[in-house]
Amino acid sequence: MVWKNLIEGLTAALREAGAWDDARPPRLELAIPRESAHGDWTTNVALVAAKALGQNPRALAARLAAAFPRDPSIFESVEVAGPGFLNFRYSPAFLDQLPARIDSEAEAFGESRQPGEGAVLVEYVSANPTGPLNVVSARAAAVGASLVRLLRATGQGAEGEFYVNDAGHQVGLLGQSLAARFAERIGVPRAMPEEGYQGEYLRELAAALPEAPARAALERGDFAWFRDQALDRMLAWQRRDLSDYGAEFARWFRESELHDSSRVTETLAELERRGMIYRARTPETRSSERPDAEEADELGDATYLRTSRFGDDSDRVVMKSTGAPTYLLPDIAYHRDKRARGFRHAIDLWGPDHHGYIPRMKAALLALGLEPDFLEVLIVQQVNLLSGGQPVKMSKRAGEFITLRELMEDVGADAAKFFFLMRSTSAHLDFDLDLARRQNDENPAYYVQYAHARIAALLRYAGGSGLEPSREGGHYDHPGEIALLRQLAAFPEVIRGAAAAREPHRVPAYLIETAAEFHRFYHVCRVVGDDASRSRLRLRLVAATGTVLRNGLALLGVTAPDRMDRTVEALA
RNA sequence: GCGCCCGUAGCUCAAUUGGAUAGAGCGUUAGCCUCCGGAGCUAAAGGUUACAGGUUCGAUUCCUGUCGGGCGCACCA
Repeated sequence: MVWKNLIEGLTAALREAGAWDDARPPRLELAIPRESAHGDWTTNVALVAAKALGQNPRALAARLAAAFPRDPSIFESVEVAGPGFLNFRYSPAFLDQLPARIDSEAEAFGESRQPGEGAVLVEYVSANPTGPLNVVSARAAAVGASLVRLLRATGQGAEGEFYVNDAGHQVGLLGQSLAARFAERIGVPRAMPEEGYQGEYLRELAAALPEAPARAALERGDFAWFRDQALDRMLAWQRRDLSDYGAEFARWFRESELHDSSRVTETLAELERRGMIYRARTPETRSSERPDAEEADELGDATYLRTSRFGDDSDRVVMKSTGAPTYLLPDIAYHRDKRARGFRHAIDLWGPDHHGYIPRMKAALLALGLEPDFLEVLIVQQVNLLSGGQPVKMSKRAGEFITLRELMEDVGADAAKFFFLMRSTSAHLDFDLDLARRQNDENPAYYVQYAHARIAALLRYAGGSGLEPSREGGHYDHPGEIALLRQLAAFPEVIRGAAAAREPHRVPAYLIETAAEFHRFYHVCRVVGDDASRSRLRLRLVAATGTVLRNGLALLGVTAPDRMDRTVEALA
């Protein structure tokens, strides 16, 4: 409502001031200023438009302020400040009715309907089904699930999906590794493959295999049987862990499905039709000086895709000289399938070791004729686990790593998610296990949850005295009330911005600020007091704050408890 | 060698896509509970935003270079 009012009002004012060009409309940037002295909303449009028009920015700003159609139920003032900013300030009437609005919108408060790109498919985690999920997957799961919720909250159709790499070399190796572990169990000599998976979890799995069928499979060298056993078990684990963690996927998409339904070969055929394929021993284009041409002499022709035409460094092999597809081809087929299913936009969350893969994937999709902005890749940067100030080493091969499950049992799902989502996704993250483990004031997750629990306790206490939040409304005039109201009013814009920028970390930052604002209010404004009508008015504001905290935490997948027990540590 | 991410307070990180006086938490120091949950609040100290240039009304943000850290550069997935 505020957003729409601002956009429409500014557009009208710009037209009236002659600063609007239909061919090149000025970009309207609206923001909530850092400093409350700069109002509740601000725009630099006068600065930007004045430059294009060759006018004095302050003079243009003044004309815009005068021409802005004022709605006293929303804004009481529009001021020109600094070099030409326009600062808008909410009217008391707007703030007074805000808690009632939050109450009536309830869990929908904060949502908006932004013009979007249509249905969005968010692919995240997509870890190989060769072992337990690790902390990087835990981070990706928190981010991906939150992103889906954020997109939905801004009116975009969004779904989460997990791509299961259940075809190819890695899972074959997994089957062989399991066979080796089973052989070990029954005392038959059989070596673990060189690159095999050493983790203890395969011993456990081998111990759980039904003996007779497993013996039979081992005797006839049926590694596919072991592979399927391992795959089923791994997927079940991953599914359960992610579900317990609160990351929901609309679909688990299996790579094997692409092969079985010949969508992989169809994709290759289409690329060939488009003239994007050739066969050779070495790529026609190669910018690097790697001397691998000699090695290629021993091989037959490989099948190349002309990704270099679309910004990639070099053309890429899609079919090896052996006739087997590389990883790239089914991946192209997968993204083609996403588009064919009607998604207008795909957001992929990848690990840091895959960033070099982005140009070739985008190039491949262009070669296929997809829209240039169809694929958007977000890199979820690595997580350094710290314990006792020392990095915790992780090695998948050696099978020693902190799993998602261990993390949940150790620090709790809420704290883990909050920690992951507090940080910008693209930045490396030092995860201090000792800190996250602590259930006290050093832990920001508890700070926000505590504010919510305190609100619930306050409402319970008031209810015990027969006091309920006011229904008829009233006027707020205490500075503590005003500050809290302004903070609550910002919530929809925070969600909008976080979704648009794909930056979930703005939400925890906002929630920490909101919790702090509430605690300040609580200290300067006695809620339950002698004046019943004032008490009920403040209870209304308290309840609205609770709703905002609850909605914000829900976007993160973090619970909003009505009670929190004091821990021994916290009391000490 | 080439490419990507990053470098902000003692530590971990923000800074609303180029905005106004760079902010939080932790840690440190000094205060605040007869009263709604002290897992809280108030205040102080802490900065040449790695460094050097450039672009403009304005740069932590964009460009160039240097230094430092991480990760990639396969007929692996």
